[in-house]
Amino acid sequence: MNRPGIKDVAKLAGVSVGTVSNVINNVPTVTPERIERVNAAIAQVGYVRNAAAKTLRRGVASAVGVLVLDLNNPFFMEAAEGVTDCLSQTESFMLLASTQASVEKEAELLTLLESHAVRGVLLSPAGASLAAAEEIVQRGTPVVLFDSIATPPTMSSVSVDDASGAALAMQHLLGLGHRRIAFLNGPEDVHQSQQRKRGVDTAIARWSGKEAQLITHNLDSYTIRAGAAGMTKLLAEQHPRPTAIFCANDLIAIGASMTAREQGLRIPDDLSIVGFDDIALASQLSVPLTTVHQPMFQLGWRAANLLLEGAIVRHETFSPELRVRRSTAPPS
Amino acid sequence: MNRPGIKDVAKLAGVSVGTVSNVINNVPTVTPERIERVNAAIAQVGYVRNAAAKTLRRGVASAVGVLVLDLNNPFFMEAAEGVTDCLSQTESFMLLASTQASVEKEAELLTLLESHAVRGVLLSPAGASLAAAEEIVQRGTPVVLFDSIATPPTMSSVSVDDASGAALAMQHLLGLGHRRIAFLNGPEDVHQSQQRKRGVDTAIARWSGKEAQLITHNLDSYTIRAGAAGMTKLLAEQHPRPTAIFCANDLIAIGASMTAREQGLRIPDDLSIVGFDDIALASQLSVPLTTVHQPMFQLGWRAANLLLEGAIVRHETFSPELRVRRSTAPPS
DNA sequence: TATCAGGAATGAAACGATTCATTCATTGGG
DNA sequence: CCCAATGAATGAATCGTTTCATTCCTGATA
Repeated sequence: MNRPGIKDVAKLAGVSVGTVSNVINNVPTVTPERIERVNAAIAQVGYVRNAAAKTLRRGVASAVGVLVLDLNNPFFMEAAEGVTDCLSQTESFMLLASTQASVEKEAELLTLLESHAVRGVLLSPAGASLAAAEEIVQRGTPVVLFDSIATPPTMSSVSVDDASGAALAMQHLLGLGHRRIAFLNGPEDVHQSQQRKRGVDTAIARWSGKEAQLITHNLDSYTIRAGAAGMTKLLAEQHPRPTAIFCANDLIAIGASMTAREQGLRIPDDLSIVGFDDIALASQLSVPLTTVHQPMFQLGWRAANLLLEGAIVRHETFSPELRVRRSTAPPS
Repeated sequence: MNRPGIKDVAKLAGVSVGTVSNVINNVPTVTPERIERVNAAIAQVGYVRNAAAKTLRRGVASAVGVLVLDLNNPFFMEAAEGVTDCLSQTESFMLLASTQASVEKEAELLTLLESHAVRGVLLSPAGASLAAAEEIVQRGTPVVLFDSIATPPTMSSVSVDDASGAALAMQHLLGLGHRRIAFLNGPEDVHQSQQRKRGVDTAIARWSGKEAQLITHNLDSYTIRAGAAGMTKLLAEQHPRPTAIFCANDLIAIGASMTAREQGLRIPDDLSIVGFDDIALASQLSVPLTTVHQPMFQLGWRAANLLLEGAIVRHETFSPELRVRRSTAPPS
């Protein structure tokens, strides 16, 4: 008899195990006198409820899985805070893990979460295919997509309108007079990248009359490092170099501006830069970053809420907003 | 019969449940022919192992809990990546949650983790008291302290030498000629704050001869917001204002420099600023931040490693390094 | 051929909380 | 005074896996 269990508590309190269980679960039919007796016993033996046993019997755990691409991306962490906030009103809690943008790791973690019988999963998909997610949905674990949409819709989703956000950014640059613009996009097979590319293309297309030139690069991740590398490549390959750069997220923008500055370029004088997300630091950079704002906390909150709400498949879309700061100016 | 279990697999494969279990757990005594047969059956029925049942029987889960003060602090997220990296070599995984620097939430989460029979907990304590942690250690769940030390030592720990790091920073400022220095520290009851304060004090004391003046403010969190607020207060209350500020972490430094700039102060001309941590963004700020570097990834990695290693209580200390950048200069 | 050793396979018991059909106690009405 | 009705408490069965003592096989040896 290692750790005290419900039986030990019951014996000490002189009640049945059923009663102890009822006390633990706040079942309202228990006499106040007994509640007190049981609680005293619990405190005395140092009882801690065995979550595994509970989950086994109940069939479902009180956890919600959250799978993000990168723990170091403030976008996801802001959202995670939103999730936590929503969950804190229930007795659920968050299981947070990073897929490191790897499809295999994502599949692995999804199985792990499924095996733990989580109430559901909030997923920011690593690749184009939702096969792994579809599978666990089929088997009964609900999934809410984060910043992505399933077609056909077998799972709920929350997202911002990436395309229109990207279009906003491009319109801004085009409006300032830029005609040679680079787009440092994220990995090609990520949903967000595709949507943002769409938005960029429509913005360019709509600008019809005056010929605007677009150079698109797909980076291998949404990180500062990738942004820096992308910028290096851009400066080496493109002559004349672009006068403005739209980055698929703020971290890429930070990396890009870092490299640009190292190469002696001045922002925004020599080069305008626009980001995406509006992470807290965007306004603190050497030059406060013009960027497309996403309501990250809310996004996470609603995603969790949709999961808790249950069965209905629903899609919630938030509208992004352009935050013009100092990293953009007309071309010199 | 809802979800297929081990029995269903056994029936289909024509073997016993014990054999299926052995296959799942890679017990080497199983015939290759049977392994294949079982795996085929597993794939066919879409079997997913029930982690709750496993944990119930085994008595311990294959998860490691990680409790940090703030998900939005890159310091912890870098460390979390280190933890994940270390854990990925075993079949363990990380359960990451934020205490939001609240002692109550910390206690709550510790109990939650204990109830889930985690292999152990990596804890960055929210307050001065380790009572809650001690309790679960007593009951058999190992805890490794993250950036903090228990006295008497009932749990292992990893940390950097906060005091000497802080001393490094102060020496730097004093060496530059600053004589009126403010210290924007974190919450008073957090271990790191206390240690960094110690370092600051010894540095000042050692500077004996010339009278150096120190103004210390304890903020209520290690965040950008708190840093900004602290700076506002500092500028309002202190006349003449300090010529240099040492911040207990980079986020505070970012917040402080943000406010300073809003008030028309130039960094480092009017005000020198030093941070602590050296998060990735420190070098990307409007003025690259002079800061005390901590090996965050390694810190997390070693913490996880100590936990996996088991019983021995051990303390590992890393040495911080000063990274001089552009946010510091002699007073004008 | 009979026996034995050793490895491989078996399946019942156990893990600890929850559930729910049953039992027990109490109260009020006829 | 008995019965019914209501509410509280009980405890055996259950969830799905792992464990391990036992059984089964196979091939080698005497």
